[in-house]
Amino acid sequence: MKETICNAIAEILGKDQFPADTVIVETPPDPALGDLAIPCFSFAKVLHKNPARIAQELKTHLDGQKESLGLASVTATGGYCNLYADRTLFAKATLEAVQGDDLGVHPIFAGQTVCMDYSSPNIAKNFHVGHLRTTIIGNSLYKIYQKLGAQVVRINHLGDWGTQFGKLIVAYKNWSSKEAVEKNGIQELLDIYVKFDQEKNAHPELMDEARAWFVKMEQGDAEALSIWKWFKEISLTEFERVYDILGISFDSYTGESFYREKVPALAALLEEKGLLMESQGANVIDLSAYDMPPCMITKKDGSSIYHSRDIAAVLYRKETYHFDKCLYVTGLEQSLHFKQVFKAIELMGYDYSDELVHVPYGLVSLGGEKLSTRKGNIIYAEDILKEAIKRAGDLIEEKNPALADKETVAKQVGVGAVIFHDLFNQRIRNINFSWKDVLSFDGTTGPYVQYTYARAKSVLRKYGQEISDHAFSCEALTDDVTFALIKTIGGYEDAVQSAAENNEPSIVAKYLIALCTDFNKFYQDRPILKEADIVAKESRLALVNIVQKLISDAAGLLGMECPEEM
RNA sequence: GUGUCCGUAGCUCAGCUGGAUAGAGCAACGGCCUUCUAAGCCGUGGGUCGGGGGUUCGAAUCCCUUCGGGCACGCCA
Repeated sequence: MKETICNAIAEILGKDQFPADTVIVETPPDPALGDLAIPCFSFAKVLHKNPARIAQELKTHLDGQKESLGLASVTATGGYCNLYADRTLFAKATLEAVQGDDLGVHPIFAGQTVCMDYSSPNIAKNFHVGHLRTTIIGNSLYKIYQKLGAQVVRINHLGDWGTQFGKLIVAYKNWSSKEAVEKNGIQELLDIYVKFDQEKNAHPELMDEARAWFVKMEQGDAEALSIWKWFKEISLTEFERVYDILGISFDSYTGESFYREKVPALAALLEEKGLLMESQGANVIDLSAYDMPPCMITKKDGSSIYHSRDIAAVLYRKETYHFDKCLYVTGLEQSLHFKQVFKAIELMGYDYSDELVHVPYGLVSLGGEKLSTRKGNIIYAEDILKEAIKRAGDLIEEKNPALADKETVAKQVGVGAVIFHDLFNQRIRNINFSWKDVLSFDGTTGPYVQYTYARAKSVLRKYGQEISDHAFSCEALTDDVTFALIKTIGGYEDAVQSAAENNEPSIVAKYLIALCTDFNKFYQDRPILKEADIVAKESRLALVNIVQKLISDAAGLLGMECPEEM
């Protein structure tokens, strides 16, 4: 519709001077001012005419072709030409567009492969609130790209390699035992890791020992590797519990350890390309020409480092998956790291460096302080999820104690609250963790969305008959409240595409809230089952049916499930 | 110090490819359940859009500058 309007305006003003794509069409701040508006100030400047007069002239011309443009009326107010859609035609077009299985979202990424690197927790550490962000954001982006037709490879790039395992081995040998680890699991690993950090200040030689153990790991030492493997298994069991609650899975758990043996070949390749240089005993790629610190490939003891393992991972993924895009959902604090890695790929002469995208998110803090295992201000993901589920359960007992299968619903609502809370704001924002916010189920929250869905479902259930999407009469859907809902329905595809373009799930979350708010107003304002007029009743039911599908679909893109009743 | 991200209502944030009176939610206060789920809806109060310049018919939005805060700056990841 916008497009035809732009063309019409260009035609009126003279399309040589004002091609259609230079015509700005916007949405007025107040629906009373129309459905679309054309600001005439830029035309005025070029034509040296009063913008109000141009608006008036446009009105006169557009009045003559209202029918063909699908407009009900046109007004000129100040420098704006305001257009009012023919609501019946608009409703028909909008609702028809969302009839299909894809709900009007076209698969614009069909045929493309997207690799996504997210979650990627470090082995031997608890899965805490910070990991929740990359996991939830990454999962949502996976759903969004998939919705748009892309084939997505979900990669959990486990932090299962590096000097920290040398530290763990030293700590284990000094202060722990097989029995203690078997008894206390990951908590024991965490405790001895913390102890190592404390002890190393007084005993710097511990760090040398740790590095030495890591070198042994890199060289394939059997004892070192068997301890490492054991610790890794303990950690994975813990992570799986969280993924289970969230309903998240991956296509690959190929972590850092997988790439260690590819680093020597990488170093050789870089050497061959003349990119490698020796610096203070280590091998690096000099990036000073790009105002960046050097990118380290091998440390002075010859072992690999995260830069080189990440570069090796890029090469491997390109070769294995032939991705069109590869996303890295990690903290903002790793910006420089990825800039270096991507630059290294570019310098190696690979033309796909621009397909690599860092998708950063802000830091989670607690009481204004950085999360720190040592300081004890750490919150585990599992505790958050369990607490939210418990709270959802309590609310069900209070509000709907007769509900069937309360455990399932409590889980869906509790987890939904946590997921939505994480996705509603732009991912770049820092979060100061607050139990009050996470456990809030009122207002712009996951449970609000789920509640709206349950209301819609309830209406349809009580109606009890099949609803045909084509049974509605759009004349019955033109009042202000209903029409506002229909306009929002028409924005779904834009929201999904924009979310993908910006790698920003919050755009879908914001859309979902707008949709639910409009629906709740409609629900409040318009009788549905109680409507006496059979045409109006069936039309509204058809609309409820569409909204219900949209809510469920959009919530699914965030990784949330919607219960039928709550 | 250099780089980078962020400063909008008491709190958490939308709005940022420039446009009409700056919007939500939470918190506060006041309405609406014999009628489709009140986890909802309606209303009231609440703002130097960090400050200062500039560009423009028009700036929360673009540019410059300044202040405040977060984070990162080779052998951890």
